[in-house]
Formats: sequence, C-alpha cells, structure tokens
Amino acid sequence: MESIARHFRLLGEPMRLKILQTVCKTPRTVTEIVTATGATQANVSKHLALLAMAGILTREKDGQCVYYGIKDQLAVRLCELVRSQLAE
Amino acid sequence: MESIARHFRLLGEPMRLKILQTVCKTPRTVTEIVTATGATQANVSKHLALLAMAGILTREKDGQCVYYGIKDQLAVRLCELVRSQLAE
DNA sequence: TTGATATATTCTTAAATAGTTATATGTTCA
DNA sequence: TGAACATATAACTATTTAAGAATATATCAA
Repeated sequence: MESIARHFRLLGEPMRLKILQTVCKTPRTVTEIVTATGATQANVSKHLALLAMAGILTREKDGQCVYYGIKDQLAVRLCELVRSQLAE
Repeated sequence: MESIARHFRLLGEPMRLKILQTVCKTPRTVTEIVTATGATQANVSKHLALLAMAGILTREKDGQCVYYGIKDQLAVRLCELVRSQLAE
C-alpha cells in the first residue's frame, strides 16, 4: 500500500509531470530537460534522480551527457488516463 | 498539468488508499471507515472531505450517518493498475 | 429536554519535500 | 595540463500537510 502511494506521490508534482512529458517520446539529456521545463539544473537533477530510483525513468550515460527516458510505460499511461478524464 | 498532479497527489497517501479500498465495493459510513482503517475519526473525516471535494468520492447523508462511496471509478482503476504492476 | 451517537472543524505540532544557492564531480577538447 | 561544459550533491529555507486533541454541530431516542 505504501509503495502504491509512493508511486502516485511521484506523479503528484507538476514539475515531474513536465519532465515525463519531455522524455515520453524519446530519451533526453538533462540539459534538454532543463530548457524544456524552465527549471534550474539542480532541481531537474533531483527530480530525475527520484524518478530513476523509482524505476520510472532509465538513465544512460553517454560521454558527458546523461540521457533519461521512460522505463515504466505505466506512468505515461496513467498520465494519459487522468488527462483524458479531466478533459471531459 | 497542476490538476493532474493534484489528482495523483490525492492518491499518494496510504491512508487515503485504505479509505478507497474500504469503500470501493459499496458505500460505507464514516464509522465503518474509521474501524476499517484504524485511523482516528477526525483524520478520516478530513481525508473524506478532500476526496469528496476532488470528485473522487460521493457523499450521502442518511439520518445521523454519512455514506461515502466511489464517484470516480478512474481512481479505483488507477490503483488496480499500479497494484498489478507492482505485483510483477 | 437530556444524553448518546455520528460527523465535521479548528488549532497545533511535526515531518516531508520542492526549490535555491553554492559547490563538487566528471568529461571533453585545446 | 587547464578551461569549458554537463551533471550531481550538500546545505538551507519555505511551504505543505498528515495527524492528534479538543470542540462544535447534528441527529436520534428515551
């Protein structure tokens, strides 16, 4: 029960939803995500760490860049579900 | 985006998930929910108010009792989705 | 009415955490 | 090597909020 709640809590932050939206099509570097979301680099980095640790995002280092992408497709589906529900 | 996040945030509390679990089959009174969850009456009452205000629960008064039930079936489906995902 | 029961609300405290700033670590290239 | 760039982390502040305690409100029954 606690783990389900933790999962939802991670999706309960607008900034993290923005991040998910940014990487949902294809993996992006931290810098790309920073510019896409308009948040500070430190802030984005922390959110990314949380999402990756929870198994929602993948993390892949390439040179000096780090690519984050969707690992748990469920998270995206959940967002779409809620979005379509709210659209009604 | 903010409203999607708010929706998820509501599901991001173990106590509220317990409440949803308690009322997901049939509406229950506050007292029933209190005993089922083991929380205090004040605490349950506050969570119920939040869930009802968000349109996730219905609220129906009958005499001195108040029945809360599922209004937004999506919330239950989301919980089931995450639950089954975590079960893997 | 009075007392018992059911629910809601107010006030307070404690804990969690999002965001900022500054700095550290790591990588590439000249 | 050193400078520029990319990412992560640490320390701090401020905000949110869950929970508890006490009380208020409402309903029923004798």
